[in-house]
Amino acid sequence: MSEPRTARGAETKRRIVAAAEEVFSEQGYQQASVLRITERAGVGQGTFYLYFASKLDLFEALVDDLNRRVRQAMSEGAARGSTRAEAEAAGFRAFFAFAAEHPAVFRVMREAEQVAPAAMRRHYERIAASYAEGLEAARVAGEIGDVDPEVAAWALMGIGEMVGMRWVLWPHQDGETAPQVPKAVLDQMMRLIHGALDAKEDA
Amino acid sequence: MSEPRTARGAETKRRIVAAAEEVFSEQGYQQASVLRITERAGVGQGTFYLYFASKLDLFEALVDDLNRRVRQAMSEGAARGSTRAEAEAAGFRAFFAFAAEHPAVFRVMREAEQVAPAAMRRHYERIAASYAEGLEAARVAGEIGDVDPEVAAWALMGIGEMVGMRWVLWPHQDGETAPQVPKAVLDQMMRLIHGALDAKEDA
Amino acid sequence: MSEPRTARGAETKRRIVAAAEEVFSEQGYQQASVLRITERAGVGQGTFYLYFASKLDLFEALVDDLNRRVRQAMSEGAARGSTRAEAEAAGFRAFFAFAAEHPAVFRVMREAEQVAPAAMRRHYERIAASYAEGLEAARVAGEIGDVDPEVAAWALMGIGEMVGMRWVLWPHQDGETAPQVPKAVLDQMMRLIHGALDAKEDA
Amino acid sequence: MSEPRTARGAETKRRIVAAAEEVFSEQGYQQASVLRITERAGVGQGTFYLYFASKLDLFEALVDDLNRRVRQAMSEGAARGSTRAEAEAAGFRAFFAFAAEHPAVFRVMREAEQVAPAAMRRHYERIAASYAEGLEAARVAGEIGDVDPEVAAWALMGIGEMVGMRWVLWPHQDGETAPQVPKAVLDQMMRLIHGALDAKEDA
DNA sequence: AATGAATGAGCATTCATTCAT
DNA sequence: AATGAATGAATGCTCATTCAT
Repeated sequence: MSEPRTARGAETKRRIVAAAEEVFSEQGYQQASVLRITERAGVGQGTFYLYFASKLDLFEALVDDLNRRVRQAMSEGAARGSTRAEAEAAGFRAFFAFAAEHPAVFRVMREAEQVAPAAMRRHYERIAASYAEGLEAARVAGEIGDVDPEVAAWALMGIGEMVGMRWVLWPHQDGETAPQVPKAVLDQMMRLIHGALDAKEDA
Repeated sequence: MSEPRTARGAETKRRIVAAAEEVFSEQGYQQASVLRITERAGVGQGTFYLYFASKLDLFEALVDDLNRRVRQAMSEGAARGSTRAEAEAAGFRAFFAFAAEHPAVFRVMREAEQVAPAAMRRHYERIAASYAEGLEAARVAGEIGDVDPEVAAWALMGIGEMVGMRWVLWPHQDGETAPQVPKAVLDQMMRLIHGALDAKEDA
Repeated sequence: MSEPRTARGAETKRRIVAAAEEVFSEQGYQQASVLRITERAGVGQGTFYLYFASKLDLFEALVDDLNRRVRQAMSEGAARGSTRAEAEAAGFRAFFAFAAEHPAVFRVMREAEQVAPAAMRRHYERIAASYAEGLEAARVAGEIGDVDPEVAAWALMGIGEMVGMRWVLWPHQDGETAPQVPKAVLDQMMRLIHGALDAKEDA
Repeated sequence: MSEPRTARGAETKRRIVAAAEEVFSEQGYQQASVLRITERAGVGQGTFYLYFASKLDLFEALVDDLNRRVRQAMSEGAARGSTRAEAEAAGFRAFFAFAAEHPAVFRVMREAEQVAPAAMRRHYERIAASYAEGLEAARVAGEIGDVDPEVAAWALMGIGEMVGMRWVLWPHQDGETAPQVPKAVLDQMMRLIHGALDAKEDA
C-alpha cells in the first residue's frame, strides 16, 4: 500500500474512493465488501491493496474526505449570504443540499460510531469548531447574544443533523431525485435558531 | 422461535436481551456474534433461536425496548418539574442520565441506521411525537411562542442527541463511572432552548 | 423408547408414523426435521423419543410399513383378475393407484438408497420375490415361456417403477387429485410385458 | 462465482467436480459437506465458491455431467454392435460398465429425486429420448414390432436401472473391483427385451 | 404418557487479505 | 500497475437428542 506514483494510479485510487462512497452508503460498512467496491470501481480485487492498507483504512479516508467536502460546501454556501443571518441560513441550505447529493454524510457517519469512532469524532469536532469560531466572532461583534460558542455550536449542529435526517434522508429513495428541506420547515428552523442565539437574558 | 411458555423460559429470554444490550453496545451489531451474546447470557447457542428468529430480530426488539425505557425515563423525569421550564430541563437531565447508564441508546441507534432503519425511525418518531405534543399544549397555553411543534420537536431532539453524544458518550470510558453533563453546559443549553421557544417574532 | 403400553400411546405412535409419511415425502429425509414431524402429528417434540429410538429408526419403520402396504395393495389388486394376464395387469394398476395415493413409495424409497440402504434393499427384494414366485408358478403351468423368474421379476419391477415415476409421480402436483397412468400407456406396457414373457425362443 | 479465466482455475474446478462425484456417491448429498469435498479435492474451502454458487449448484452440475458421460458411453458402446440386436445388448453392457465405474449414476440420481428434481428429470428424459429415437427408427425399418417408442423407451430404461442396481450396485463394495452383470443375467434380460419388442400382435 | 426447554455439534457461506504472474 | 486465484477463519443458523417436570 502506497501513494499512487503515476497519473493512472491516481485515477484508479480516485475511482475506488468514489465507488466506496456509493457502496458504503447503500449497503453499510459490513455489507460493502471489498469485492463489491472494486467491482463498482471497475478494478481488480487485488488493486485495492495497492492504495489502501485495509477496508477500515479506506473507510476512514472516506470519512475524512466527506468531512472536507461538506465543510467546503457549507462555507461556500455561507459566503453567499450578505448579512450574518443570511449567511447562517445559506450555510444550512448548503449542508442540506450536500446531504441530498451525498446521503453518505449521514449514513456513513452514523455507522462510523462503531466502526471508526476516532474518525467520526474528528468529523463532528471540525464542524463544531468551525461553527464555534463564527459564533464567537458574532458574539464579539454583538450580532448575537452572550451565548457559549461551544455549546451553541453543538446545539446548532444537532439541529442540522436531525432536521436533515428527517427531511432530507428519509424521504430520499435511492435513485430518485434528491429532495430539499421544505421552505416552511427551513424558515421555522431558522426562526428557532435566531431566537436561541439572540437571547440576551433568560431564566 | 416463539414466546416462552414457562417462567424459566421467560427468565432465559430476559437474560438474552440484557446480554444483547451490553454486547451490541460494546462491540456493535456485526462484532456482536450470537455466540458472544449467548455466552454473556450464560445460555447455549441454540437457546437463542428458541426466542428470536434471527440476530436481526433481537436487534430490533432491543431498539424497541430501549425506546420504551428511554421515553419512560424522560417522562418520569419531566414529571418532577413544577413549572414547564423546569419540567423541560428535568426531562433532558433524565435523558442524559439514562444515556449515561445505557450508552446503547446512542450506539445501537446510530448503527440501526444501516441495520434496521425502520426500527430506528420508529425510535426517533416516537420521541419527536411526544415532544411535539407537549410543545403544542404549551403553545396553546401561551407558555411558549408561536412555534411549529413538529419542527421544534425535531430540533430539540437534535440538540439533546448531539449534546448527549459530546458530553455523555464521549467522555464515557467503558467500566468507568457514568458522567453527567456539566451543569454549565446544561444551563447554556437550556438557555438556548428557552430563547428558541419564547421567540415571539422573527425575521 | 419402547412399545406403547396403552391405547392412547398406540394412537400417538400411529399419528407420528402417518405424519412422517407426509413430511418425508414432501420434504425428504433431511429437511423433515423431528420438530416438523411432531408438529404435523400434533404432539410434543419429546414425545417422539417415547416410540422411536431416532429419526433414522422411524424412517426405517416407515420404509417397512410402506413396503407392507404396497404389497398388500398389489396382491389384493391381482386377486381381482380371473386369468393370469388379467391378474398381472390388475396388479400393476393397483401399484399405480397406491403410488398415486402414496408418492412416498417413490420418493422415500429413492432417498433410502443413501439413508437406509438395508431397508431399501429389503423393499425391492420382497417385491421381487413375490413377482418371482408368481412367475415361476406360471412357467411351470406353461402359462408363460421359459424365462428365468428372478431376472424377469426384477425387469418387471423396473418397468413398473419407471412408468410409475414418469406417469404417476411427475404429473402429480401436491394437493392435486392423484393421476392415473393413461389407459393407452398401460396397454402398451402390458403388451410389452406379455411379449417378453411369452417368448418361447429368441435370437 | 464464475467461470475460471485461467488454466490453473480450470484445473481447480475440474478437481472439485471429480472429488464431488466420489464424495456425493460415497456419503450422499447431505453428509457430503463442502469441507469434505474441498479436502478431497485438495483445495481450500473458500475456493469452492469461486466456481460454484452453492453446494446445490455443484450437485446439479454433477447430475448433468454424469448424464452426459453415461449417454456418451452408451452410444459408443452401441456403435460397436453390427446388428440392431447386438447394438442394443452392447449399449446395455456399456451402461452397466459405466455404472460399475461410476456408482454415482445410481446413487446420485436416486437422491436427486429430493435434492434436485428438475435435474433428475432431465437425466431420465434425455436417456429416454435417445432410446425412443432408436426404437422409432427400428420400428419404421421393420426391425421391431409396432410398439409405442416412448412407452418402450421408459420400460427399457426401467429394466436397465433395476438390473443395474441389483447386479452392479449392490454387489459393489467401495474400493473393490467393479463387478459385471453375470452373462446369464444379461442374456436373460436381452431375451426378455427382444420378446417384448418383437411382439407383432397381442391381446 | 407427555412435553417444552435446553444444548452443542455441524454446516453452508462470506470475506478480508495474500500472492504469483 | 494490475489482477485473478486462493485461503481459512469466522458466523448465523439448524437440528437430533436429552432431561426435568
